[in-house]
Amino acid sequence: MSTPFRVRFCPAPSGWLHVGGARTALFSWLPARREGGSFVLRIEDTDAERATIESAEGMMDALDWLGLDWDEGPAIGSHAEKGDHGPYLQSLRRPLHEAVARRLLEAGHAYEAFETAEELEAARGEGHGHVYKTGHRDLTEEQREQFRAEGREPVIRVRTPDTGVVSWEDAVRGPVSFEWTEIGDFVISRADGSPTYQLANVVDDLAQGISHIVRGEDLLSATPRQILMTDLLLPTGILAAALEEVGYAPRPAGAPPVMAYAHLPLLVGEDRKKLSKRHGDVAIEAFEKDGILPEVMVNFLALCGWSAGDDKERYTTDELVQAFELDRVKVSPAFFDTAKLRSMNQAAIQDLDDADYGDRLVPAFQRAGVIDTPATPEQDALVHAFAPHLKGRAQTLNEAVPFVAWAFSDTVEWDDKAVKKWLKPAAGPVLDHLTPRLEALEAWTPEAIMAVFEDAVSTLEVGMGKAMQPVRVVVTGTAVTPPLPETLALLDQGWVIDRMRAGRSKVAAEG
RNA sequence: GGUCCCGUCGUCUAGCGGCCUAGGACGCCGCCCUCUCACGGCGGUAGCGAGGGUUCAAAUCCCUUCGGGACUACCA
Repeated sequence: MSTPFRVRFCPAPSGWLHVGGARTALFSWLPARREGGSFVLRIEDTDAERATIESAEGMMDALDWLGLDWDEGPAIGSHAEKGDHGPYLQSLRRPLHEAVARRLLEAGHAYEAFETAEELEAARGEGHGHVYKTGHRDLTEEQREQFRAEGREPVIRVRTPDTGVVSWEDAVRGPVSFEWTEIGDFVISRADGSPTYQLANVVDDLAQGISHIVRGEDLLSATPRQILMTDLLLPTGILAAALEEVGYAPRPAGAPPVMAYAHLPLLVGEDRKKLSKRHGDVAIEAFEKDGILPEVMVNFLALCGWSAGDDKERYTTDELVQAFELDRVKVSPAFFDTAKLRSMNQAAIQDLDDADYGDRLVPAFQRAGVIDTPATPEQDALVHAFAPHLKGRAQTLNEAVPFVAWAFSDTVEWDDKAVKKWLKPAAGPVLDHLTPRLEALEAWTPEAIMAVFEDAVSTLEVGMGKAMQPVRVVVTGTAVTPPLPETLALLDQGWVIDRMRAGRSKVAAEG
């Protein structure tokens, strides 16, 4: 039988889903979809200090926006629970974690350690090998009683091998190995009894039958401990027994005994340091608010550390599912280049069909407060009418708004520089010539409007710029809009003429 | 300090001993187009961190060195 391909994304819910996390999620989701496997979403909220349900919901919304759907995951907010290997909220899995820790202790693979944080700190000393190996490993029952009598609460540590190496074949980095002498006995259960990442994460991955672990390089050195835990939990039957004890579903049938690891290169800021909140807008939500297309975000994220080996850069999500290979992921860290993201976004916008682009533009106009929410039928129609003329002019959805925002307002907002530059005295005669002729037009079409301008250009012997710019400024208040005849033709003729008359007074007086 | 990892144009990358006087994309610069802003077209700018080897031949292999990063928690 074939082993089920199961990957997971397990964010700690504090703050927003940022680009690094989204990239990790994507690099897990892509192989899962390609292999017809399962993508499991597990929220690791064991850090009571920082985890919030709002953050978890925000992350799920961000995943939704990106189109990274999960097959199993918790019920949070509007998201329903899915899957048979829950709970998917790690804090709810504590009974399992405690059962495993207890059994590890009983089997002698783990032990209680009573040092205080201060003692540990002191023992670590300055820069020397502070690998915790011996410590309270072999305390006698009397010694433990003694510590308890002092009021100390123990943590539970796992006994690590004293010699030898641990190695694995990393899907992106190739062979990786560590000396056990470098890895200390680690804490799996805190003094207050709560499980640490070292316990909860492995136990849950194993219990849920995760076959491939994709995560950031910052977790590379956590891998030896997880491999050890796997050896302690699976062959010994400890996990199976604990699962049964707490009444959780057993591991999925056919779940592989060993997992494949893939450690992704870090995403860094311009300072070459691990990307974090202080690097500015790295929250996925911020890109959505800025008007980046979700499929472009996915495309760009995929290129952060991966390439197919050819010059292709623009992919649809389906193409990525087909082309993506973990073993072609780069090993060196990548800088998250927003300029390139924006450029790709512009290119993608140009490829959108007009109706689709119009649909996507509406929320951007609403975010800018230019139109109502919900939009009136007139507003919606006008945004859609402008859409084809806005393509190629803006890198994001939001940036398209200012080009035509004036059309949705009853009052003109004058751009002082435009007025100063284009409504000089010479503009007066031009406007006086054009206004009645445009008003007299029976066919309010781009061609007819253009004909009026062409006629004015030859009659008044001015350049096209001198003819069009004054009209543009007087009607829109700005010097920059999509092509004028096309734009005017989309508006009500009377409305345009009214603005031309009203704006005539903005023209500077002679001298 | 220790352990581990990384190092091709400013940025993201192709490259896995000859196809490379290093290709693409973004950025930047110039020209063309042009009613504004853009789009588009054309051209240009710029890189194998350094030093030693190995080889007929090295961006590609080896060593050293320099630089950067991650980890080194009762965070994840």
